[in-house]
Amino acid sequence: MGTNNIISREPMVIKQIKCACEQCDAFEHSVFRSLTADESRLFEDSKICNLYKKGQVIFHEGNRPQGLYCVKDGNVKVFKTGVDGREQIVRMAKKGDVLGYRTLIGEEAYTATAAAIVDSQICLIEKQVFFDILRTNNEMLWSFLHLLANELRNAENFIADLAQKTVRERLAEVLLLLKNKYGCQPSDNQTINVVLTRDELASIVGTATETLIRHLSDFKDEQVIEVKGRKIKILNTKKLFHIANINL
DNA sequence: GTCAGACCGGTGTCTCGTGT
DNA sequence: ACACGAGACACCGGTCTGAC
Repeated sequence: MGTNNIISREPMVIKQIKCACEQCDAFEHSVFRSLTADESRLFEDSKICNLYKKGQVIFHEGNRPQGLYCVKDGNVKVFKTGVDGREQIVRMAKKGDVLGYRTLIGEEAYTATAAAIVDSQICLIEKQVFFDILRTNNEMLWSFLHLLANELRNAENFIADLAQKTVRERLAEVLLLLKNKYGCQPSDNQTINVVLTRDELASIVGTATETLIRHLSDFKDEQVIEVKGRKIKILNTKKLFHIANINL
């Protein structure tokens, strides 16, 4: 079902809003936290903050990058489309995360497509301003190097997992990763704080939707998780680590 | 309010690979 | 050759959403 998601082909932007980096909730935890007041001003003058509806595409695979995207609010999936039309989610981005910096630095076209999975606010920072600041701000440069290293490590792990782990093991690992990245709802400290369709979850795990549903049912039967609609509550984290073959 | 179409989650059945 | 498990294809029924 990965092929029939509501993905608008054109990156039609609904609304532009005005926002200041220093007043942004995501600023303190982002790679831009080392920006000086002058640099922040440069950023603000050059950037555009857009509102994207759920399903709307932020950038398309194959297009040339116009600048750097920063998630001010919301959640974004980055995916590649295979020859059979099926999508494979290669990365998830949340508030404070940046998108498209690798292609920008590498001076290449986007190697994947990014789309909002919930209504999201995304800032676009002008390419030249980003490069200018990267050349003068060593701390920010290091933050981006650190980010690149992390992404490379995650990609290596993902390739190894795809080759060596079963769907059951990968699903357990993905649930733990989602819990780690998005946290849990404060009400019970168990329900993962991100809502994904079965399609999207299957696309992260790298399997078909029905296989994913079967394994989710197995986890429910084993009382490892509880499922309410699209919300997943982790009941037994230790067992999930065991299933995922991750040593604590 | 009704209806059609799209979307979504779930199930039955089949294929394929692997171990014995 | 056979059994078994993993995973995919095809299909069904429920829900949502937008047009009228």
